[in-house]
Amino acid sequence: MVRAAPYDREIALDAAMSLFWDKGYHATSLKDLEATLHMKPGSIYAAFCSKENLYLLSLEHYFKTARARLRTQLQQASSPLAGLGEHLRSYARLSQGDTARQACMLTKSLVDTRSTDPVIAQKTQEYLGQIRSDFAATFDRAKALGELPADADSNRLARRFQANVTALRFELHQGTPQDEILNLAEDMARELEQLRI
Amino acid sequence: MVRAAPYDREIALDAAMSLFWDKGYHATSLKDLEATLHMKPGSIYAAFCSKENLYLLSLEHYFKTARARLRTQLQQASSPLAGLGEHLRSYARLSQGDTARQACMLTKSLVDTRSTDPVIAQKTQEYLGQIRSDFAATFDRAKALGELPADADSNRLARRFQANVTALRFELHQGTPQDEILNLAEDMARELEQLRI
DNA sequence: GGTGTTTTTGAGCGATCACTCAATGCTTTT
DNA sequence: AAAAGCATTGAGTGATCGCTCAAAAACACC
Repeated sequence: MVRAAPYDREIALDAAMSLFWDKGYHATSLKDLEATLHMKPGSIYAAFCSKENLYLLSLEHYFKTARARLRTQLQQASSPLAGLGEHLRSYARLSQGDTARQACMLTKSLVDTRSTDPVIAQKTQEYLGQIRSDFAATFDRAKALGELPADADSNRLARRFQANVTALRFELHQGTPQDEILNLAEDMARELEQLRI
Repeated sequence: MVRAAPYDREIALDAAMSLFWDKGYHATSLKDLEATLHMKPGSIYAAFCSKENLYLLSLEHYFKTARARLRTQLQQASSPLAGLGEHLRSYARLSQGDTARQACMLTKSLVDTRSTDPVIAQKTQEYLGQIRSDFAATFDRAKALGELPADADSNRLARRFQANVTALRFELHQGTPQDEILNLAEDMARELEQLRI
């Protein structure tokens, strides 16, 4: 059977992403991928070249999805700062079974590969940097709208904000009780909203 | 040659810890351990039973060292809150070559093993919990000394503080530029010190 | 329905994995 | 200095790793 290529490829990539996200690069074997993608080794290699390349494609897929979700969230908010606050609180509202209820895949990826796979590590840092620059742009918009003082340091705020998101999602990963997650997200969101003029 | 057992064992454990800390559980092979510990496979297994057990011992060694360092730091400070602030800033001052200039081993361990090795994951969470309870006890002392309001929620503050430490150390892991690390640590420390009555 | 092209298959490749154990030292006891 | 007691050795275990490729199956076109 010839696959309707782009469609099935997207499906397979999404499944690979979930598996890699959950188990990490080193702990995921080709056997695992064969079972999850419902593909034999030959097909996997015909379609994705290597385990490393499949991981890179999965990471890109994760990044694009995450960034799109973030941008939508920010656009729908009543203001830049409100959007960022809502972003934090939305993690705390993730339902128990949600696959996103764990650490950011980029965080996990960097921890997993920084000292063993420079190619993956570098791409991961690139993606983290791009998301951070989205945060910085949002702080810039807040300044332009008079929501933040004109002398606020957007890059510094973005770094701080990203650190908060990373930490919050690591708590999800840990399985911290829901009420403590809500408190933590609330603390972070309040701190952010106190910057408002 | 018969080893002076407890001494050499400590040396070996420290070397194993460094290696596991750097590469992670799954990416570290027995070959790597043989080279780092200067021991042949037979000796390693005679001394440590299994790779998993050696990892657990390394993790315990890390925990004990880290906890001791933290307690000394807190004792030497002029007040509980000052000690916690100093703890944050001390990470930012770590020299470029320092092996500690990366993510906390407990953080990395949980990311690496949560969905592949329940035994390790559980121990890791236990250690993280114990460190958090040290933080909570410090906030309690701050309350007793009148440094914090009597109705402050020590556990909530401890969770927030630990999240900050995790995030700050992840930035070290990422190789974020020194000046940005200093800013981030400063932001976190100031936020903490603003709790002071 | 025959032909040419493309895709899928899965047994099996060499390398490496975590790990074992009979043989070999070294040290202590006598 | 011989014997007994242990820690150390490293070649070798079966299993699994990421990956290949010749054969088979499924398709498109005429």
